[in-house]
Amino acid sequence: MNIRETDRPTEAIRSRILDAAEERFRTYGYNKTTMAEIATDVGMSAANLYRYFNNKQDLAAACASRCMGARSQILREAIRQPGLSASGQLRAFVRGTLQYSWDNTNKQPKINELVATIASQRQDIVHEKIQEQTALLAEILAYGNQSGEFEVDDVIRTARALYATLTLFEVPLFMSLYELEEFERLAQDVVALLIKGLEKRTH
Amino acid sequence: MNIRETDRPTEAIRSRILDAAEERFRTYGYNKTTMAEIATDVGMSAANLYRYFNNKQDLAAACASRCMGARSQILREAIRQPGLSASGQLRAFVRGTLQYSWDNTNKQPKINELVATIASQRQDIVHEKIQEQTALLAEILAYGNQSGEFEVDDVIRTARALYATLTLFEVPLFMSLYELEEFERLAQDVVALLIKGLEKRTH
DNA sequence: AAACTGAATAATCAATATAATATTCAATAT
DNA sequence: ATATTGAATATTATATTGATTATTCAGTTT
Repeated sequence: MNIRETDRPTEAIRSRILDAAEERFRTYGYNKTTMAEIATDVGMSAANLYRYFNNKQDLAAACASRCMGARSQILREAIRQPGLSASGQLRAFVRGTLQYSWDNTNKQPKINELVATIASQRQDIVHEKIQEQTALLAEILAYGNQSGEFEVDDVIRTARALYATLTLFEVPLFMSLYELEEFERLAQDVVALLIKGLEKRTH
Repeated sequence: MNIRETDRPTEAIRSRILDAAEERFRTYGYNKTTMAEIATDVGMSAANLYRYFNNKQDLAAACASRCMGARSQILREAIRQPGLSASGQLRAFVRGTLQYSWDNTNKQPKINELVATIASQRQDIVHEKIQEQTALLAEILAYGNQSGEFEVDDVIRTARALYATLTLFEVPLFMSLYELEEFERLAQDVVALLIKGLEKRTH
C-alpha cells in the first residue's frame, strides 16, 4: 500500500518517527544512524518503518524538509512582531536569516550536513523552501506598498529577486567566510541598499 | 631552497607547469592526474616539480587561483567597454558573472570541481578573489558617482554589499537550481532593484 | 651554486573480501 | 483488512592488502 497523506493516526506515527530520526541524525549523523535504531526508539520493528517511508533517504528528506520549515516558522514570527514597519520587517527577516544559518551551522553540524545533502539531491524540496521564504518577503512588500513605505510594482517578482540577493546569508556553506560581526555588518549594508531600492520616491 | 616569487625565469617555468597541470586537470580531473604526467608534459622529472610547488595541492591551488583570475579579467573587459553608463556597467558585470559561472559549470566540470574543492580549503584564495571582484564593483560605483548617475556614500563598503547580493549568480553550486533563461530574468530583476538603490534621488 | 634526476620511502588509491545495514516479503497479530 | 514482525535478500559500508602515486633526498649535470 502507498503512504497516505491524509490519514490522521498514520500522520501522527510518521511524525513520531521523524522525531526519533531527527534526534538520531542530530547526534550521530545520517550514516551512523540505522533504521533499526530509529525503529527501536519509536517502539517498532525496522520493517514497519517502511509502511511510513519508502526508504531511509526519503525519511531523511522529510526530516530535512521539516528542519527547513522550522526556519520559515521562526522568520514568520520575527517579521510578524507588532509595531514593525515594512523596512523593519525586512531587517528582521535578514537578521533572522543570518542568525539561523549561523547557529545551525555551528551548533547542529550533523543536521546541517544532512540538509545540505538532501538539498543537493532533491531540488523539489529546495524550491518548496524558496517558495515559503519568498512568500514571506512578498508579505513584507505588500505591507510596505500598503503603508506607502515602498513602491513595488510586481510584488512576487521583486520578492524572488530580494530572496536571491540574500543567498550569502542563507546558505551554511558561506558561514565560514566571515566572523559573525563582519557578517552582520555586511547584512545591514545589504538591507540598507535593498530598502533604498524599494522605497517610494517623492519626486 | 624556498620558492621565490620574484625570479623571472623561475616564474616562467612555474607558469608552464601551471599550463600543463590545468590542461590535465581540465581533461582528467585532479585525482586522475599524476605529478609524473604533468612533469612529462612540461619536459622534466616529477621530482623537479617540487622546486616550483610545495606539493600537488599547492599546484592545484595555484591553478584554481589562476582560473578565478581569468573570471575577473573577463568581467574587467566587460565593464570597460566604451560607451557604457555606470548602470550599464553593473548590468554587464552581473550578466558576465552569471554567464561565466554557467558556462564553467556546464563546460568545464572537472576544473570547476577543482576550484570548488580549493575554495573550501583555502579561504585566503577566496578572499583574494572577492577582493578582486569587489574592486571592479567599486570602480563602477566611483564612475557612477562621478557621472552623477549614482549617489554612493561609502564606495568600498557598498561594493562589498553589492558583491554579497550577487552570490547566487557567482557560485557554481547554484547553477542547477534554475534554467539559464529563468536565471537571466532573475539577474535582471536583481540588477534593476540594486540600481534603484544606488541611483541619485532628485528631491 | 642552481637545476635537475633516479631511486628510495611515505602516503594514497583500487580491488577484494567481509561485515553491517537497508529493504523486501511471507507469515502473524490486531 | 491493516499493522506488524522475523527472517531472507540486496545493498552498502568497513577493513585488508597490493598497487599506484606523491614526496624526499643523495647524487649528477649545467
